[in-house]
Amino acid sequence: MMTDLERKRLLYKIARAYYDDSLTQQQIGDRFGLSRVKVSRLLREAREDKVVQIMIASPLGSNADLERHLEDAYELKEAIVVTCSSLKTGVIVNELGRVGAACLARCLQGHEVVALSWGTAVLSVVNALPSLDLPDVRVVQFLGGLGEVEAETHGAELARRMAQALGAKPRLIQAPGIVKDKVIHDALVTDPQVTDTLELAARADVALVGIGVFEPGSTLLSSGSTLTAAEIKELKANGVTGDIALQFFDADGRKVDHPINERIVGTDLERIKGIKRVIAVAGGAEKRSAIRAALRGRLINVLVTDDHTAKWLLE
Amino acid sequence: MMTDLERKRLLYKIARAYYDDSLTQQQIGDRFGLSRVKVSRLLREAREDKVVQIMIASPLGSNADLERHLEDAYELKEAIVVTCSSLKTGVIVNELGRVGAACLARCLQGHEVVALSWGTAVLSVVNALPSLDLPDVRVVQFLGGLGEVEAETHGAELARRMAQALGAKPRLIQAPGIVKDKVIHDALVTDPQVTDTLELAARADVALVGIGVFEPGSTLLSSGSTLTAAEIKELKANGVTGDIALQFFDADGRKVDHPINERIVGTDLERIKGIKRVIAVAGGAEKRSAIRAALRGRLINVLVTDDHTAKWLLE
DNA sequence: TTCATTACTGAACATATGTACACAATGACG
DNA sequence: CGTCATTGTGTACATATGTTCAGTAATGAA
Repeated sequence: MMTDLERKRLLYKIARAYYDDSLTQQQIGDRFGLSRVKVSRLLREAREDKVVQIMIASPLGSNADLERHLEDAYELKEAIVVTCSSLKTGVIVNELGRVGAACLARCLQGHEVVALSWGTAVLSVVNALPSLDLPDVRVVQFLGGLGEVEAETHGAELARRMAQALGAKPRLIQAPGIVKDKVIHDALVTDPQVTDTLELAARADVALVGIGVFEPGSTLLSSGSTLTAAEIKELKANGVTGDIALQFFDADGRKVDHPINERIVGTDLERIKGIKRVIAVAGGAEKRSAIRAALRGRLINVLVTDDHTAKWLLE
Repeated sequence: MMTDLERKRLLYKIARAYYDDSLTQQQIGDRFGLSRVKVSRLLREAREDKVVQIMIASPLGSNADLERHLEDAYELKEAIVVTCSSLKTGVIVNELGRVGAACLARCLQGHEVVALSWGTAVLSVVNALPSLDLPDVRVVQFLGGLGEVEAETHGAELARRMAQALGAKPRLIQAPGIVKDKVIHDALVTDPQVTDTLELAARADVALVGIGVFEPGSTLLSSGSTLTAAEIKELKANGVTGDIALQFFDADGRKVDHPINERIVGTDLERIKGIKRVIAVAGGAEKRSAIRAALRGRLINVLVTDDHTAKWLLE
């Protein structure tokens, strides 16, 4: 009753009217004597039959493909791949910080709780943050302070500065990140100031984290830290590939059980995983395996990294 | 605060998520940390900036361009241009009938009033009509019968056959289309059977008409008709270029006032113009000027014609 | 400094769109 | 000649979308 050509012709006309002339389906129906529902179905058919083709131009100089593949491969909400001008860790971290900051700022609307870990990657994001005025936003530490108290990579300092940049309220943890033994840990955890803050962090809307590794140059090792060489060796022997906010995980991103966990004043990995938007900023060859582990374990859902690392993560 | 490349990248991602992955704007918002409204605006921006391009493939072998230009030039709801295999009037009319029938059938839903004129073009549509079952549709004549009563181009016969094909109810006008003088006309018009039917025709949802000309071969002239050669000559002298259902119009499609109008038992041109969907089926070189006149006067809003005529109408 | 202008925002609303459903028509197959 | 699956239909509804609006920040001119 309707030849193939006639049908195609109709599909063409309707598609044209809809997409080019932006008529509503109702208007198209009135015009061609069809019910609105039929127009809807014909439009679907036109898309399916490729009478309508929608092309999306990937911006030049972006790594759109890499990003998309990463998103698909690791179920990320978003991957941002930056083409870095150098392979030096310092340069990479700096450039990642810029886009990480934009990515973080983009999703702040005014009433969020933002949790953060510590480290150079987080620092570079904080440094690149635009100054905003979000008085109802709260910036919370994921874990107690680490590193030299005066250093700018110190957790409390980072949280304070981020809050300042955002015009937001900081919520600090007045305790170290690692304590000597379980007794001290348990004592600290009875302090409502500490527990309330950790509770708030666990319920954060957005998290900004780095990914830690036990490699020679890492901040954790060089920060005159409370973690001894022996302890680190033992953690590695237990399969620890990396950490996020001192929550240690293996090559598949699974939490590694170890007594040292009982000395960490911080937010449990499972609770971090439950946060809607966990933005990890990490790049450079040293971190590859740890990043892959975090991705495999679905510990994060937004990754900001460099192009070399991205390629490696996909091979 | 957001570089141009970052913005483009965002547009790309959002466009991709929307058009390729068919996420809703809400889902995209949740994923990228944006409000739904913002996603809506970014998508618009992506279309405007040609990050998203929508291409519609015109079916091969169709005259999509011609049709579109006709629609634009004459404010048509639809133009259908058929590439005819011959220039012979008979062949053209036949092929137009096929697509005209599809076009008519397409817009019948079940409760319409369909009005029709007469002539070979209308006949060929009626012949090509699929058989349907639309008991609540009514088929009404625009004007009294014309031509030999037994001939299949006769108005009443056409209406009857169309009604039969559609499984619909015919509503015939038991009177001639042209009468001898105004007295007879006025007498007929007091007959409620006639006036009610004409009233119904004027309120039709869809109309199917041919376009008449006073050329040597035309049906009107050769039908041993009630219109004398002298009358025709006079009409032409008055600027009549063509007719639709015996409503005469000039080269601009304006009604031509002439005493002969008072002898026509039919529906006034203005009322025909008011019908939502007036489908004209007409082609061939002889009818060019008349078709153009009807188009100029916006007397019809759907035109089914051949490619040669279409080109001529656009030059 | 002040003030006007502009650009952005999300909430609330009005529209537009997709889809589940019931129902009718068709055609294949026993 | 049923009867079963298939196809196609519009209605009614749930959802998705675009847009107006009022409020607020950013910008720039006086």
